[in-house]
Parts: sequence; C-alpha cells; structure tokens
Amino acid sequence: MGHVNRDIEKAATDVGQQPVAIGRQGAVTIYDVARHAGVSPSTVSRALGKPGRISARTERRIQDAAAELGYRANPMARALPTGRTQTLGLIVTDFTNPVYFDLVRGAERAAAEAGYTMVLAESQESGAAESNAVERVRPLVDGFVLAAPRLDDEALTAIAQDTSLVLVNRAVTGIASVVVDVRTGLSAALDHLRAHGHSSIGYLSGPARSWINARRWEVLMEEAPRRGMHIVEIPTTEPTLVGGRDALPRVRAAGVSALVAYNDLIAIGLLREAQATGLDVPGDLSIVGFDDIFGAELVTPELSTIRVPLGALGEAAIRVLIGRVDPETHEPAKAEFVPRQSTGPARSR
Amino acid sequence: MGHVNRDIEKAATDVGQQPVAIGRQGAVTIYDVARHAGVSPSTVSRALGKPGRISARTERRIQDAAAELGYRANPMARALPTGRTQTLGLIVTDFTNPVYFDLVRGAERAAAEAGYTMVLAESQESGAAESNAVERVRPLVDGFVLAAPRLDDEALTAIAQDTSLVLVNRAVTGIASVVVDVRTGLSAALDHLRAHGHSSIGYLSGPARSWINARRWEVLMEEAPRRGMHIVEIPTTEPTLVGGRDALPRVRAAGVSALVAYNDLIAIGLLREAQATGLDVPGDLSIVGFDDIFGAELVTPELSTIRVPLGALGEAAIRVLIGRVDPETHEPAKAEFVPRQSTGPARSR
DNA sequence: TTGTATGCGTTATCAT
DNA sequence: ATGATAACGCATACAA
Repeated sequence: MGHVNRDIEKAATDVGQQPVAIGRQGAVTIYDVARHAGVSPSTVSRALGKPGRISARTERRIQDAAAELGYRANPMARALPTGRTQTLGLIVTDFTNPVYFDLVRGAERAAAEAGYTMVLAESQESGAAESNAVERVRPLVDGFVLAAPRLDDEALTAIAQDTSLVLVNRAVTGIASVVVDVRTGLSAALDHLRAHGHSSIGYLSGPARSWINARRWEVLMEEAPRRGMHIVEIPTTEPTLVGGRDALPRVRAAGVSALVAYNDLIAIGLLREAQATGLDVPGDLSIVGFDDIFGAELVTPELSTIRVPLGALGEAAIRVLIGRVDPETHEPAKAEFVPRQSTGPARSR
Repeated sequence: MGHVNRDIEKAATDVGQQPVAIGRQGAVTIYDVARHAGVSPSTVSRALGKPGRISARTERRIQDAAAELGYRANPMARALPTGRTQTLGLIVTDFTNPVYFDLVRGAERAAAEAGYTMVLAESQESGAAESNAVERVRPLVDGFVLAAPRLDDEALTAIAQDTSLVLVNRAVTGIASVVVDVRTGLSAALDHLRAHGHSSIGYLSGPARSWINARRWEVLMEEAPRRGMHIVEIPTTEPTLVGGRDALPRVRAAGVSALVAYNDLIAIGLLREAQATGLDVPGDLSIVGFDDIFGAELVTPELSTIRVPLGALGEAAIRVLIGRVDPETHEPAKAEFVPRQSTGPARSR
C-alpha cells in the first residue's frame, strides 16, 4: 500500500540495529543540562519546573544550556513521581459519525491550550468495546471524556471512582457531565411545524440505550401535546443513513406529515429515500434533523435541523475535566432550531 | 455549559482532598501482586510480560493474584526502562475536514489491533502550528504519522532522524511514506469526460505547499494532452467549500466545460455556487471531485469523484510505522473514479 | 526457574 | 539558593 524508503532508527552506535520504532534513546536529560550549566540536576529540575524559585542568573544559565542542548522533558519520567501525565482521553462511539468532528476538535483545542495532549479511542457500538477502550486509555491519562456512553450507570460510576471522568450527553448522579439543553430548540421546531399546519408528527428515534434519545423523546412528549399536536415514536434500526432509509415504510404507515429525527444522519437517509420513491420534501413530508452536521445543508432541499453546539460541548467537557470550569455554575449550552428547506406547509390530503 | 455534580477524586485516605484530576494514586503494583502470590516482583514482571518463560504453576498463581487485586500495569513506569510507550501519534491538519475521518478511523483500528493507543493532534494550517503539534506529541509516542504535512523536506528529515515517522500523501527521500496512486483514477476520469465530449478542462488546484496537489496536477498535465484535451490550472483560495465557491468567476472566465477539483470540498463549493447563479450541472459544467468524502453523494446532483481509500491508507500508515509491513514491497493503493451525476455531456455553446 | 540489585528520568524531601 | 538522595513502577542483567 505504501512505498518509498523505510525509516531506519539510528542506534546509539553507528551500526544500525533495530529497524523498529523506538522511543528516543539518545535523548538529552537534565543530567546533561546540569553538567553543561555547572549545576546539579535538581536545580535544573526546579529551573525548568517552576521558573520562580531560584536565582535569576542561574535560571537563565540553565535555560540557555537546555536550549543549546535541545533538551525536552521526558513526559513518562515526569509522570512517575507526579502521577500526572498531562494527557487527556476522549472516547467516542464512532469516528466517522460527523457528529463527533467538531466535538473532537473542540476538545483537542481546549486540551492543547491547557498544555494537555489528547489520546483518542473509538468504542464502536457495544458496551464491551467501550470497556476495552476505557481500559486501554485509562492508565495513561489524567482523566477522560466519554461521549454518549453506552455503559450503564453502575459501570460508569465504578470507573469514575478512581479516574476523573466527564460525560458528554449523558447524566449520571455523582459524575460530572456536560449536556445540551434541547428544549428551546425542540420547542422552536415544534412551533415552526405547527405554524405550517402540521398537527401530527413522528419522532424517528435513536438507539434504545442512548440517554439523549430518551431525553429528546421525553421533551417532545411534553412539548407537542402542549401545542395540541399528536406525536408518535417511530423506531429506527440504527442511527445512520440506512437507518433513516429503512424507516420510510413505517413513516408512511404512521400517516404523519412531519418528522423530527434523532439525528441528521437518520433525517438525511429518510429524506433521500422519500425522494427516491417519488415523495416531495417538504411538500409531502417535512423533516427536521438534529445536530446540524456537515452535510445537512448539502442535501437538496437543505435540511432544517436543530443545531447542537458540538465544538463548544467538547471544549466545555475538557474545561470541566481539568477543573477550569465548575459544572454547577456554568449553564448548559442551548440547542437552536435552524429552519431551512426540508420543512414547509402541510399538504392537505 | 455543563451542569450536574463535580467529580471528586477519592484520596487514599477517607478525607477527600484534591478535587483535581490525578492519575491513579492508590494503584496496585507488581509489588502488591508479588506479595499476594508469594513470589518476587521480578517474577511477576516476567509472568505478565512474556507468559512463556516461567513455570506454569506459579504463572497461574500470579495471574490469579493479579486478577484478584485488579492489577493494571502502569504504562509510564513501563516506558521508562524500555523506552517504548505502546502509543502512536497521528497528526492531521484539520479534524473537521471530512477527508480525515476515515483516515483517523483506519489508523486507530490498526493501532488498537496491534495493542497501541493513538494520540491525536491537529496542526491547523501553518507549519508553525504543525511544529508545535509534533513537539507535543513526539516525546510520548513510539512513532507517529503525519498526514499531508506542510513542513518542508528538511524539517521532516530532521524529525525522522530521531523519531519513527511515516508520511501520508507526501514523499520525502529517506522517510517512510504511504501514498495513493492517482493516475488510474485520474485517467478514468479523463476518459469519462472525453467520452462526453469535453475537450477543455480546468483543474481547481489546492494549497501551493501541498505535495499531493502538485502530484495531481502533474499527472493531469501528462494525461490530458495525451488524450488531446486542453487543461488549465485554476487556483483556489483555500481547499474548502468557500474556496470552491469563490473560484466560480475564474472558472467562467476560463471557458472550460469540465473541472477536476483538488478535493470534494472545493468541488461541492463550486457546484453549489454554480447552481446558485443559474448554471446547470452537469449541463453547463461537469464537475469531478477528489477523495469521495461523506457528503459527496449527498449533494444534488451527486458528485462524480475520484475515490481515495482513506481508511486503508490510515491503516497502512500504522502498519508501516510498527513494522508490520514493508513499504517497499507493498504496492500503493489506487484511487478509483466514481462516476455519478455531476458529470455529463458537454453542451455545445 | 526464581530472587536480588540496578537503572530509566524526573520530582520531592531532606540537608546544607 | 542549591546539592545530595530517595522514591515512582517496572524491566532486566546477574546471581543463585
């Protein structure tokens, strides 16, 4: 699959030995810097650790020596006595789900800004794979973020007991979490649909084990009747394009004129399948997505959706994790309805 | 932004102390396991390290003890004597660029499969940010993958000198790299366009510093004339939707009937802008994208594009990095033309 | 086969 | 203000 030269790791000796990946063998240590600056290793450690506590003169000398020798601290060696790795973890269920793009970016930026490095893991579908990912990541981070975990409360609580953990889009008592307030967005969407004459709508639901799915449905159940609208839950097989596509028969059977989907993927899948079978969107069917992922405004008609500030969410999760933000006082970000072209007047039939 | 309870790190004592993220303080070590199993620490180390080299009986006993105590090796402590962290890095220019989704996933899977964990970093645009990312990641990984680096050959060579490095979509003498063969895909696209009567086409180019951009243009320059087609390079401001959108005036001025874009983002940006100004695609303009990202078949008309096997590419990069695959013998993956709806007969005008 | 001793690079606790 | 020294948890060379 690749080509071109193979990287040869230069051994300490001149004879090339292991062509394998090796950390850094001839790295310069604080001992080298100490010798070069004519001080003791511990002084070097202090000078580079907290620039306040030693004489300005020797501090300069040490910094110069470090720069000259190209000294870079060994994070592993540092982690041993301190117990902190300056590394944070992020575990998502599916990389290729566009929902996570901005979340990952937001998290990575916040982490980098605070001097942390991100380790990333994917937990596929199952709780088992999620457990694996957790166990693999846990030992080498100072804490981690779990996005939309499928693990149950008990398992999560156990994890949080000896590792700092922040949940995204999932609330468990006793565990820090960052969630989005979807009520305003959902309400706006319902108002919009009602204004267009829709009185009976369907909710294309997400995974049964998903906390936010339950939350969204819950809010819908409260807000729709309040507006004199009927609402039914229409299950999907998976929260993807094909899940949306496969739901069309059930949607037609349900006889609703408008839909709110668990996410944009489902919404788009349904939209395209509906068009493929000759339905007009929004003429015959109004569709509202959720998340506002990349691609939502690429489809024709552009997808009306409830935008979730994913980037901000990822950022917030990291901030909470490193203690820069008190989750108690900070108020939840709000999802916002974005009307586009996939919603319109209900056709009387 | 968040809410709900704050995670409290349980100190070794019963009195809660630091509410901050701390690695793992009361962790069980090989000493605990050794005591529990009635052997020496080194025996434990061996039993857990290479299950072959000690008596089967004591090995069992040790494994049981480890399991009972919930022992998990400390990667940092292990990394110190061995010099290897069992961690691999991946640096991309932009997380939210859909091109990387599959690349990241492929890489993460290959890494996980081989027992490695991935650390991820984003290098924004500039070479400076890329350097930062490299320096931040480098010390804690056994090696890393750099996707479409903006750094110059010299800088890359310097990095590769003391860290294992694999380049994706960039070739530098002396550094391992994984690239895709675009000639077949490009040729197929040109054949397709010529068959539809296009004789003059434009190439919407990517970043000037991009190696693959140069490569693609090069191949186009060879293959188009060979088919009796004219080809012109049409620069874009950035490899994004807006870059494609902004290129429309130049496209019209160039008077070409078909375009090949540096990537799908540019292609889609142009496609939508063309439609917005009343042009018909493919009636007035045929457009071919590059990469086949998520979203390429979401637009109307669906985008014809040259598919790059990103997932396989990420996987291959990791395999090369950990030495599972010899980049010399493995032959490059081939890009493949995927005709869809954005290409069609040239309208005589 | 198993135990003992030493070192990995750094921070932290003592002295000085 | 600075220097010696002991951990941190694990791997390994050597001894038994």
